[in-house]
Amino acid sequence: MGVQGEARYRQVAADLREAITTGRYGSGGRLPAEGDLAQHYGVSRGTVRQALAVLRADGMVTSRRGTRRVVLGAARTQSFAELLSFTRWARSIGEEPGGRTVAIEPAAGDPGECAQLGLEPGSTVFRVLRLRTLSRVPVMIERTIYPERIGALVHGFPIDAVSHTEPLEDLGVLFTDADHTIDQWPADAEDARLLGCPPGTSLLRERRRTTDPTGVPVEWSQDRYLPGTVAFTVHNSVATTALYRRRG
Amino acid sequence: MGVQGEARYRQVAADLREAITTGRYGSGGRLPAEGDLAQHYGVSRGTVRQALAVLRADGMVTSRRGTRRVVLGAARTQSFAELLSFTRWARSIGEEPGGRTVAIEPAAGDPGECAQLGLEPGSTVFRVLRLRTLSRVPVMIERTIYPERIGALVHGFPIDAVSHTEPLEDLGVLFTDADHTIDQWPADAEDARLLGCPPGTSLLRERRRTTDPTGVPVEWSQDRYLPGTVAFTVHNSVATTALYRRRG
DNA sequence: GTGCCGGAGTTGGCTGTACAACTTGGTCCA
DNA sequence: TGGACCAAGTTGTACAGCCAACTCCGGCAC
Repeated sequence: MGVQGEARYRQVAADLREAITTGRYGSGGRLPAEGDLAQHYGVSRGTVRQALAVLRADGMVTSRRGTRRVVLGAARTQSFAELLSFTRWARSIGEEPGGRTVAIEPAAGDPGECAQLGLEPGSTVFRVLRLRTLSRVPVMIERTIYPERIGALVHGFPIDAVSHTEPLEDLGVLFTDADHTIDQWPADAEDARLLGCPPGTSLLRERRRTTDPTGVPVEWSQDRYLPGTVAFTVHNSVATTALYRRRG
Repeated sequence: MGVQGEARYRQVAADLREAITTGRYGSGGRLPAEGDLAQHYGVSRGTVRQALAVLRADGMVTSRRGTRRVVLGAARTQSFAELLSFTRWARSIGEEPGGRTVAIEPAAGDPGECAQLGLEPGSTVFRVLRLRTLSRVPVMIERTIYPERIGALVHGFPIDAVSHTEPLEDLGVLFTDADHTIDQWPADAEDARLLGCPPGTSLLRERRRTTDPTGVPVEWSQDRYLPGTVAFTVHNSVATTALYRRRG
């Protein structure tokens, strides 16, 4: 049923997810009681609850005291890795990702950059500017600021490297948490030239700060997408909320 | 420490949240071990772990096997209610919300609308168009589709009712889960007239489908914000992902 | 100095139990 | 007919315990 070596509750969650996705329980239907599921999978009720918490967070099932869980439908959530990496995301939807490094250089970070990366003002950072494509069509401009430690590694990558995230992970850099802010921003002259749109065109902007498990920022990125190329979806519920709306 | 009658783990979570927000542990610092926290609060380790799971989902702390938890910083997450309701959100940031119903009418839903609300094609729905303001300045156009059952209630609300969500809740309508999709969309003639911007202006669009605990859709809303008025923030991690990026 | 190794400390995973809070459906009574 | 009430079923909360997997640091050998 599940992958050997993975936690039992993840195997159960994966099996339930597949059962829901293939419609075995039907959208709007009820899931079996936790006790029945526990017996069926040969695990304790606690383990089943752990599995169901995963599906709950993905928005696949509801849960309410006193009544059986309701199936909401197949979830549309991606793994953390697919969200972080344009390359992985593109591949997961069957597109051919591309990347071209336009500029990469060390510099003294401005106060805002250093604050985002948790560095002393004036610390050295690496500024990377890349043009990202899907099937060779430009869709996004990526401006990433790395702390010196990481940037030095990126500096060694080939100019036409498709992915930066993957080789960084191979080098032992861990990405575990990210904050994304989504709004829109007009294209500046550089954006316009690289994306092939008129200056001032409103672009969908995603700013992202990524940290490693010790809480140290490893990346501060600003991605600008051409209109109509991407949309972002978030699920939340009374049980778990990770979404925030603020004044722009 | 906490509110009487609330679950113990929520009280512990609230106390830890406050401790982190007020800087008692310092950003980047370490949390005490689960066992120590359990002893301090006089609860079992399981309860402490439940509390920490809440903070983990909010992006306030990391967690990794083998080492103590790291404090990431004060979270910026809002309650589900504040996300759902423009009115509640505005009040929570100290702004004065306003709403004016421009149009409300029953109609035969088109196939897309009925699909979103889980209704038979051609079922009766209520289309509501509202202009939302902050401190009397127009910032957003809200187009909401309600199923007949809910729409009939909304039809009775005053035209200048600030909130629709709150009176619906008072009438026993429960909102528990929502899927948000964020992208941009050009202002049509109506948007432009109401918001006072040129037609074709790129607006930040949030589409939202909300369901009750039994999985029945209660609302399908499309909100269009003037540029620069709002931004959306999402936190996710390897542990919990509720965010999705898709082709627009 | 450098690198290997081991042990203490810590979180992840799983089990089992017990009770509380809530939903639901049916029964009974006015 | 309608409403109050009860009982069964189900999830939420909490406790206690055990072991595995992992991190981290210090000691030790080279």
